[in-house]
Amino acid sequence: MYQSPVRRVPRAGVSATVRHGGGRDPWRTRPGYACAMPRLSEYLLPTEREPPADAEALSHKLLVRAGLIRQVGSGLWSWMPAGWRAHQRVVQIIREEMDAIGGLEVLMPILQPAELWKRSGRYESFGEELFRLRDRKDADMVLAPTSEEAVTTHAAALIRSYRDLPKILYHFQTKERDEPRPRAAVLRSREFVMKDSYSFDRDREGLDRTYELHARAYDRIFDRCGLEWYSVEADVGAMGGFGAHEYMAPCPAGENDVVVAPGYAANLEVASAEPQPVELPPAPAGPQEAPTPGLVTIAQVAGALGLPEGALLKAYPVVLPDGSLVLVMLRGDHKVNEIKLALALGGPSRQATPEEIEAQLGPPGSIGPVGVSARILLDDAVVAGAGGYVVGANRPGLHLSGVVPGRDFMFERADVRNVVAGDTVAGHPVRIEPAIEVGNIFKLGTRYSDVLGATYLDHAGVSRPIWMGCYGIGPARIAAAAIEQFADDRGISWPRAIAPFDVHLVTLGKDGSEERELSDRLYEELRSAGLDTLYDDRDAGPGEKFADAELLGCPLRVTIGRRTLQNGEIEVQVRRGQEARALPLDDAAAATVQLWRGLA
RNA sequence: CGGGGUGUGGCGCAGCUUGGUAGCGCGCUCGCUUUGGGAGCGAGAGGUCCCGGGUUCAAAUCCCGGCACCCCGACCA
Repeated sequence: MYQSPVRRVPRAGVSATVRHGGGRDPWRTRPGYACAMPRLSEYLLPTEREPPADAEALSHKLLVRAGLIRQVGSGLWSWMPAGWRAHQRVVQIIREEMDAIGGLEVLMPILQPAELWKRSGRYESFGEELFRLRDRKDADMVLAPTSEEAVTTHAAALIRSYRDLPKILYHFQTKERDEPRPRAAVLRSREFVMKDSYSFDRDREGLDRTYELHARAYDRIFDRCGLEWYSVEADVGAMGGFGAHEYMAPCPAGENDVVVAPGYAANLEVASAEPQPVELPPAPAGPQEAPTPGLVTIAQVAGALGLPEGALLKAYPVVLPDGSLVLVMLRGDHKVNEIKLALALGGPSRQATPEEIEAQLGPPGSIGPVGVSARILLDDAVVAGAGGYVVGANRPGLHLSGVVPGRDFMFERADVRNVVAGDTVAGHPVRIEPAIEVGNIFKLGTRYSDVLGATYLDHAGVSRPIWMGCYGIGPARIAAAAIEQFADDRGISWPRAIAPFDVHLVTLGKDGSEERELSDRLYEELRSAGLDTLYDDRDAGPGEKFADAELLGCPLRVTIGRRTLQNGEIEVQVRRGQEARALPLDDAAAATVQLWRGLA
């Protein structure tokens, strides 16, 4: 008699465990899997015909419709059984590759004393995103959004000698971040599982090597997960650091803009490219006044003067912390990149208020660089000497034409603009596409070891700070990205490696029929052959079963019905592309395995 | 934080303008039929209409105050 998964649950102290397991824990035969023999009639796969009304992103709609996740609150999601299987398959791939580079898996707590975070300075700097709470003794606590503080504290206590280095520690742990705006289900949630690893090295060179080890492990992880991905240069962020890469999975729901050209990929935040040329009118001997009554936008002025927007210079006044004003000038068709600007200015700045602009320059809408005393930062895309630009005259309703940088105003140079599509890198035009950040690697240096006292003694007995790196991956984002990248109008199409099941076996026979009997037997054979199989043995119509199978998106669908059985065959459909083929009933399991092995 | 929107059965929605027995489709339960693309017939179950207060003989509906959730933007180690 068939034993349901529920009845097979081994419980501590229950003799049935021994009877069924024969002294061997049946749950260990398939690591990471909680249910070894799912029959859909006894499973929990809450599929929906329609997506939630408020879902926008494709992965959000499909994750819910396919019965993989359910919402608990804003940015808070539960994984349903099949969804968790896919998630755990990603986790297992990551685990194997981390172990392969010598990573040591640990587990650190989510709940942490605020004291640690006060020592690192992040109790303040992390801001509103850090969940804070108090314990019963009224001590300040935090829910950890990441684990640098905890792991560095351990390193400080446990690593004493250069002989203890290098080390890589990692864990899969729930992260808590009070996101200002959770989005698109698991793409940006307030609580999520992350693999974060931390490396400890003797010096900068050691960190470089460990960083490279991670980079190669990450390459393998995303390849094995079947994603379309690339790594990009990234902003090192406010916390400083010595280098960073982000791993991006391009897809429409992505929140990042990536600049891509042959041999080049970078986050728009840091990308640089050759600007597209703009034809400038010849410059007269000096600036000429151009009346522009009522015209305040670039588009209005360019339109009225019959010039391309790139022949105008846009003025972007900012104020530094010391209160001084800097006038950033860039082409009218370009936009300021705040991150590059901060880099050029050596720190943060803010946009000048209309009052500040009015007081120091002129009426907002027609401000410019000619005759002003403020420091001027000129974007690299602006050329000097090829012709005259149009700029604001710092007087209402008036612009100046024929303005030549260097002749009519002095400036400092910097690259402070956003790349736009069509700019070139090494002669190739770039495109800009949205992508999900599925992982990142970051050279921390000694930022945390310094403040948390993580040092070691070198050969000479000299105390030195440990060099650290940190490396993150979000398994849920990988799953969501895979859905985004490969779904079609019928539903999900999982990459083979991370599908919740290898095979979705659909029987069309009623209980007691010959088809059903053969299906039961094939189910056992598929499982014996090593394929994780979901068996749709429900008492439902064929249309419903096919629709659910295509929605769930397992790589192979095996159908047993009277039609093909008459010819001694079963039908196997490859989910991606929906190509169907007939396999002889004899040895069908082996043939299915063969087919499965050839899939992406 | 700024802007926009939505809360009515498990899901999708109508009803609200003009107050008067809470409805529709899907799903669910039972029976019969059906079984290669979300099947048919019949009989049922299931709702503090987000919460609190107010107006009124009477509030899903009108008024006041909250809360929750979504989308766009800002933000995002």
